[in-house]
Amino acid sequence: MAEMKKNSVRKKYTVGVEAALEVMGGKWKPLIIYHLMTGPKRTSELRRLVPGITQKMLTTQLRGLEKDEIIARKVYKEIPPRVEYTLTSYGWGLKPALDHLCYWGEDHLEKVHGDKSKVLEEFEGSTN
Amino acid sequence: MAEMKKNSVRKKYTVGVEAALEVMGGKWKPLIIYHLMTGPKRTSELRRLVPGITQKMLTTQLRGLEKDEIIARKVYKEIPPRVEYTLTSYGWGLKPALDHLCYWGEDHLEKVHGDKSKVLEEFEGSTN
DNA sequence: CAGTATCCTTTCCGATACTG
DNA sequence: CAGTATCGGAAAGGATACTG
Repeated sequence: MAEMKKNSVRKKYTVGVEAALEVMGGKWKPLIIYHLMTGPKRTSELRRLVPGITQKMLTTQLRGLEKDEIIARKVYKEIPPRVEYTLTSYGWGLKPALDHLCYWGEDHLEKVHGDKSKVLEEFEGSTN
Repeated sequence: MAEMKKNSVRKKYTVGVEAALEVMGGKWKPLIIYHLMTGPKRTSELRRLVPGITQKMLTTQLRGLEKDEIIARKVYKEIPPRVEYTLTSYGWGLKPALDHLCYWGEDHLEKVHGDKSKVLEEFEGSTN
């Protein structure tokens, strides 16, 4: 394994980034993860918290995150049904990466728009 | 601007992440950025370094990165034509975020596959 | 060599209707 | 309430041919 290192160092870097992006990249996953960072949420809460997402997309993304053990899904056998999602400790490990992305992205928005509050307003106003 | 903070903190976070992902996310951009971190490259070099990418995709991604001022494009008026791409200092600002993603992604691969060399082999062997 | 244009396939994703 | 199934449009992306 050691003897391939010289050749695979550059690959390791990008493979790592790509693996991470598969897990937490995309349009919805960062938002979902973020909301779970503020505490466990049930399905209907997430649907409200993530504006514009459809039931289908929400389920799809949650299944993906669950498969990668970023989140845990807990089903309460009640009527009506009740499902709660929580970040796993493994999922919390994404926080530093997300923080850096956020930090850079904020700077970027400021650079691009000069005034980032405008962008925020647009975002908050998105009714979809 | 301060008085909107309580309401926009959670938004800012995700808007930042999403802005960053738009700029450096996706299938090809991290790889391209990474290779430019090892020095300026001309088009044909990048095409070789990024296995599986088509001319079209390479151009598209490079244009996107150039637009966001992550990279700079320098054209030498020679025959045959010669174009060189370099990371801007702004683009270098992505390094910490990419490093974190890489770090987490590596851990993730190890966790998922136990032995990550297998994944690397698969990646290196991708001929497309 | 670098880039553009065209065509065509695949994937993503929203809308809707339905089940336990 | 939570989730599944199906359909169709839109967008991403690959193959190929072509231009300066």
